Amino acid sequence: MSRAEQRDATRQRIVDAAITAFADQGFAASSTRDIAARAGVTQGLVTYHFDSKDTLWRAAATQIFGLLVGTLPDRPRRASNAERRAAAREQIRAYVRFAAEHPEVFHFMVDAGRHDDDRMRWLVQTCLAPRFSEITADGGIGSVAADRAAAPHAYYALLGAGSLIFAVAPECRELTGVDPTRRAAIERHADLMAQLFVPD
Amino acid sequence: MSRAEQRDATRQRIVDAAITAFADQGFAASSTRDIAARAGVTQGLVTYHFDSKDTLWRAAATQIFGLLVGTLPDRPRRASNAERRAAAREQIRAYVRFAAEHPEVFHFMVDAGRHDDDRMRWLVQTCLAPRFSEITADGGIGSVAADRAAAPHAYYALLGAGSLIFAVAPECRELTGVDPTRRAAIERHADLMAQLFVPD
DNA sequence: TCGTTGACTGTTCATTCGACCAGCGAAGCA
DNA sequence: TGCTTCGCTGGTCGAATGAACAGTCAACGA
Repeated sequence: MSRAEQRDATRQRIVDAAITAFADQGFAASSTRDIAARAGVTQGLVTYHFDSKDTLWRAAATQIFGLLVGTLPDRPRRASNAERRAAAREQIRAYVRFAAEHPEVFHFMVDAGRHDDDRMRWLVQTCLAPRFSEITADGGIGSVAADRAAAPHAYYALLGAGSLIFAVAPECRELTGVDPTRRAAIERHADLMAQLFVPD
Repeated sequence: MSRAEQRDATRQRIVDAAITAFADQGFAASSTRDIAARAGVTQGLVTYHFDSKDTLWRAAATQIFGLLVGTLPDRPRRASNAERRAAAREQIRAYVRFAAEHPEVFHFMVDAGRHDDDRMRWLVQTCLAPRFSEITADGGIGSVAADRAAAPHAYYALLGAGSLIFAVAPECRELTGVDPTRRAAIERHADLMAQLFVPD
């Protein structure tokens, strides 16, 4: 393996470990030593590749939010009302499956979104704003929001309803006996979400 | 003030500060020194009244989840279908208002619920299990869950959809321009939630 | 082939963490 | 009034933190 390939592979291992750690314990409670151990490297190497813990967090956020792009199916450009409703349902199902496979996204959002600081503003401008305008456009969940002013409420209702059960999977298992990581449970949640947000 | 009163008042100030701190930064990232500073006492006093950080967290969780009790209106015992639907709507509205006023509950749940450890199990058995069986009973959001097996999914959809926007209020302001702490926004979210979970 | 670059290691630094403890002084009791 | 209790302070402990550093050695370019 060339030096450049080795460098990229190592950086990738660190970012992957960082995503898991930050999602698991939040930014402040994650240590660069723990991340290094998960990636199988030394702690000094983490600050070598990513100057600071903050820079590493941005790299991790960029990667995990980037996964969302391309996962959601395109909404039809010109279609009948019925077709648009069917497409909206399929978008919602796709999002639920994504949230089940990557609960990290939800944890990054909640961890950063509750503080009015630089990391929150960076996340909004870099990762969230481009998605938000598309999700709330007509044909997405625009069918849920009765008027334009309700779009932010529909957006957070959709994200929260679709993600929480997977974000607190251990609690869900203990409280309800349902393991939300099982495929049957994921599909059941997708069914409920589609029916909730795009009723017959 | 008597010695007992002074003791209780001090303990209460510490618990209040702990709720804010734990909700703000999670358990691991909160320090007993920061909590002590918020409460206006010394750090040593925190471990004096509450033997450990873990004990303090349990006291804080007991208080904040206890607030939820008595906040939700009772569901009618014997009522017509229309009355039960109206009651379910009012329960949902009440929960949204509570989530807006106390986003700490959501943060406690997400912070503890993602790890399979003692704190999660304690939270489930002490604070969540009693509520869960009542919320998912007929007349609550039972109208949402088509069958018994869908109840856990409806439960987490309701909590997530009703809480997230308030839990990430700074992000919501930055992303959408909507301030979810304003009364008008709270009522708008309550409207959407009632319509979503108990449609016409 | 030889000098240079750069990925990586191991150590060190000041700071902060939860927990512990000796001592103080006013409230409460006899 | 004198003694005891106990809420509370201030300091200290080892452990863990993010960052910085000099040193090492193989990959690379001239």
